[in-house]
Amino acid sequence: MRAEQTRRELHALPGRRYKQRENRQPATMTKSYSEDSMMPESQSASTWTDECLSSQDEHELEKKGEGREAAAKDGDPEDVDALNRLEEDDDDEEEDEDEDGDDQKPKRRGPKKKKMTKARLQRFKIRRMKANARERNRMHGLNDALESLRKVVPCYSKTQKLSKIETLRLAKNYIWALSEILRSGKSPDLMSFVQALCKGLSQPTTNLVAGCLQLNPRTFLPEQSQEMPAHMQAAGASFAAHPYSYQTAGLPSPPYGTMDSSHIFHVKPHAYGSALEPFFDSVLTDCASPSFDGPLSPPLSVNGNFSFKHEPPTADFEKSYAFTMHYPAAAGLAGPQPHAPLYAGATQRCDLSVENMLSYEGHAHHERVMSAQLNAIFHD
DNA sequence: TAGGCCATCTGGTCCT
DNA sequence: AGGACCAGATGGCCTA
Repeated sequence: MRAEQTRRELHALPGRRYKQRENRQPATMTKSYSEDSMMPESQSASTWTDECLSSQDEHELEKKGEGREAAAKDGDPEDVDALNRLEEDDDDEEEDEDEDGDDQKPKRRGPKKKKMTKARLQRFKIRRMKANARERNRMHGLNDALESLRKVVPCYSKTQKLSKIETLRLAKNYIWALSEILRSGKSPDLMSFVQALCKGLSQPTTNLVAGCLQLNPRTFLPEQSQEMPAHMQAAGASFAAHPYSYQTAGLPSPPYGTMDSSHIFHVKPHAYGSALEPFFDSVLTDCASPSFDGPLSPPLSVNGNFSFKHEPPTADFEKSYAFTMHYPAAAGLAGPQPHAPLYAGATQRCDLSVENMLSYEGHAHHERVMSAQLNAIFHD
């Protein structure tokens, strides 16, 4: 696991990323071009690619590409200009070659197919490299956004990063769980909340969620469920049959987890006693046509004032803040209108206060302590 | 060694 | 024309 962490960390370093590329044969080198307008008629795809990407060209283009990439990265306009000039030079060369060719070859009827001159080839490859660089940047931006998402969902860990797909699933569950809290106005119990978070997650991620909440992952084992109180077993059954599960949703289940109660439930009767009521159980069973993969409400933008059932209703702000919505700044955008049912059910516990709303950036450090606050709530 | 995850390249499509 | 977005393909790295 440590090795995996190290690998991920190294992957995140740009230097490593490009170093790695140097040692790797690009996938495109082995790819054959099918019917490509840029491909010369007289050449087969394989020979064309071989010729196009001779070692010399590769070397030249690699230098250009690195320069452009660095320019794009550093924002150095001079480097970009230099490459643009290089492309202009290619244009000049192309025109010269075209003129030469007209003198020697008879003109052909029909749509004029552009010859794949060396200059055109160069331009094509440069265009491709620019597109590749843009695509890389785009994907890096996407990854950055995903990293931001990792930080605002529960269980953020630098040492054990959630995979992309698990991050999205956990985020979806988290949004849904918070939305349900607002919609119902009920305070959830720990187990139901964790269950909601873990829906459809892989076993390792489920364990991670449990670990972040300082819950013993062993309590997720099947035999543990038999020791549940009766009402919890019933709740587990309802969760197992929950329509949001990947089984019933027609989505691939393993290895992304199953929804049977065996690995969802764990109970700490000493902590919650018989007063523990599965919060989301009622929510889930009450939903007439729940569609977990359907459109969900966006993250609500309120400073929520939630408390769990084992807490006194007048929980102080420090504790309740653990379940503060993450994007208060968006409250004004969303507005209460589209979420009227949610707000209507949550008026008793949610305190909508624009003054207390923080910017997203200002919220960042709160996200990081959220897990700790969750722990404080659950393990008082 | 198979499978998961990831980064990257690529060509197609749509939009400005 | 060029950029953004997307999905498929490929190969590397890692773990069970």
